[in-house]
Amino acid sequence: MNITIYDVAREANVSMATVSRVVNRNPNVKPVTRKKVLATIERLGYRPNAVARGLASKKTTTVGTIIPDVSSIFFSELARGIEDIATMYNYNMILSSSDQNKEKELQLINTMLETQVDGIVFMGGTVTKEHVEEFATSHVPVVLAATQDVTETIPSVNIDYEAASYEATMYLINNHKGIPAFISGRDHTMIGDYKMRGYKRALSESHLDVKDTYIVEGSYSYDSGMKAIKELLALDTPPKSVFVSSDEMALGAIHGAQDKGYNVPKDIGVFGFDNTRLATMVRPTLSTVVQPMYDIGAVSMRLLTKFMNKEDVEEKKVILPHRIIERHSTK
Amino acid sequence: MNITIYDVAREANVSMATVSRVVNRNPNVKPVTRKKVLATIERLGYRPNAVARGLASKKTTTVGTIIPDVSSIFFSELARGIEDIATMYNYNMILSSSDQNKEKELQLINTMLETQVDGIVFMGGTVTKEHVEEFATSHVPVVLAATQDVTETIPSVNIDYEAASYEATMYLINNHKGIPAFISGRDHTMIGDYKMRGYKRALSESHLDVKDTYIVEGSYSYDSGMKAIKELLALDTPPKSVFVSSDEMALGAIHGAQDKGYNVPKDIGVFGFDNTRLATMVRPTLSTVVQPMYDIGAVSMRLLTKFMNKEDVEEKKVILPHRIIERHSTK
DNA sequence: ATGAAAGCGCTAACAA
DNA sequence: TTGTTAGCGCTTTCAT
Repeated sequence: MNITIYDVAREANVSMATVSRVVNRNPNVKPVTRKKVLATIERLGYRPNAVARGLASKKTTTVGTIIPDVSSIFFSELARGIEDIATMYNYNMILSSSDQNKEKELQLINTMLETQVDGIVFMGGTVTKEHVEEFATSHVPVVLAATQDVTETIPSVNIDYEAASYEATMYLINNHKGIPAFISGRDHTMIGDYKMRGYKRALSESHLDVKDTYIVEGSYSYDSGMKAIKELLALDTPPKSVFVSSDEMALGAIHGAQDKGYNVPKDIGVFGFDNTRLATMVRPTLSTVVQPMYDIGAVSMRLLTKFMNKEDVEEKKVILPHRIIERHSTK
Repeated sequence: MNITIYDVAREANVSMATVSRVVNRNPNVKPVTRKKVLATIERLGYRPNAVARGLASKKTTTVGTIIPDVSSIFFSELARGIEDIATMYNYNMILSSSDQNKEKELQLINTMLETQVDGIVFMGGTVTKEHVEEFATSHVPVVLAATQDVTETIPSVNIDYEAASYEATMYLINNHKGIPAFISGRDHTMIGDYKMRGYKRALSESHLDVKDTYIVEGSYSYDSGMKAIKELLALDTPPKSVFVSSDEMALGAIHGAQDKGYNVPKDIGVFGFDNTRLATMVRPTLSTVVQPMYDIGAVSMRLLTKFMNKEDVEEKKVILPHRIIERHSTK
């Protein structure tokens, strides 16, 4: 079979404990011995078995991350942030897509717990009591990335979605005529709610009416953005601007409007959300809310490492700064 | 601590072997006993420890996948294909980004081997002898996805890049005036070579000269596509069409041309490669080579499961079909 | 159909 | 500084 710590010990004339020490960089080894051991490790091509180590030490140095969809432009950027920090701290990462399906999410949590991951970063629509209960069946720390938790008990990293949406809508109100429309995500998630709330607050503070026909539901996809804008433009008095809750839908909205012969931003201003790479890959370039996705991932993972090390954490709910960026799809 | 198989055995008045049998769906258990065991598993909330199982059985049911960059639109689509099939066959997936950095790739392979993964799906620029040697230090099967291997020894799933490029270039030759230009990837990978070869073959078979100034190197990024097209358009006799080796660069090329006042496709036709979602998220929509990314991932993983099960595999190098799709950026 | 017992390869006291 | 020795929680013969 494979070379084990035993083989190395025998060949180097030391005990397995000593080999274990040098592999784990324990300082209590005489330099000469260390050298000898290292040499025979090299010679035999010994590779420590992480599974055995995991069983003995009760630590696997792997973290689980649950993501709605790896192939999503938005979430994969988050995943990269998580991964980079995980790598930095020498953790492996098990990655699974949930499609925001609750059953699947629960199932994945369970599987990851079986795998004895040392921690979990969770991204999803909303975390419910059931999620929390599932998490609680084990004692591994969990951090939510760009995800809200109805129980408000789990550490998380987010931006202030309500404020961001408020600012974006305000921008539209100040730079375009009339009442801005809103293309929401189809999901009835907390984040979706916050965005809606920010939109409505901006209107009401500006003494503008919330018109039901100006609020249309998309599904975060390009096509749904296109469909939504067409509905809006077919109205008797179409809006002069629209706040769209994701960049991808915003691109759909821009192209949908253009396909109908409208000029963006002259006839209709479009404001996105996220600032994914798509925002600059469209003409006109997209004004949008900057959500620091990579950072959210990175900070989440960093936070998780602290929990895994049982360090004290001052703030369990971190809110990262956001800002709006003005490009050419508005004004 | 946690509930172990011992606890269940004791509570159910059976041996741990029996518990193990019911957990593993071994048929040699009397229905009554099974029921009893299942009940106490439920009651105690027992969750099998996958690490212990892995140590005892020498199988972890996890596969490693190495990807250049999770946040890449192209590769993350592949990853989703891999993941879906992995899930279907009950494998976990460890995912790591390599940035196409050889040292990092070698390092990741090593780490994954330590983790005792049952198999590896590798995506990257080119697989060298060193990669192969590293793979060989263990006996886990490896499959390359959308990746070429200089030693031609490792199972892989690809499309015929040379033929695809040939066809795309031919299309340009037949539908646009003059000699098509070519924006390549910066990488000197085998796939890059194949694309170049296909491009050149199309020209030579059409009795057209290969002009050095018409071949410019990009880096697969949007910006590099933009930069490249500007170089091309600044030539004394700019090309009337350009074949671009990735969709993302092609978008950059389209916008770069448009920003300079050129009309796509009238003044210059643009042909992409990959058919990522971007291809329809641009105006004019992008004519491109359809590379079935999800399928490449899925087939790779399926192939890997066969190797892991030690099934016989007829064809170790699978070539998936490709096609070109005509949209509005050409003709 | 069920149980006993020997590992799997390593870590982590504890001893020396 | 080094070695001895229990486990870690499970699978897997081998008996019964």
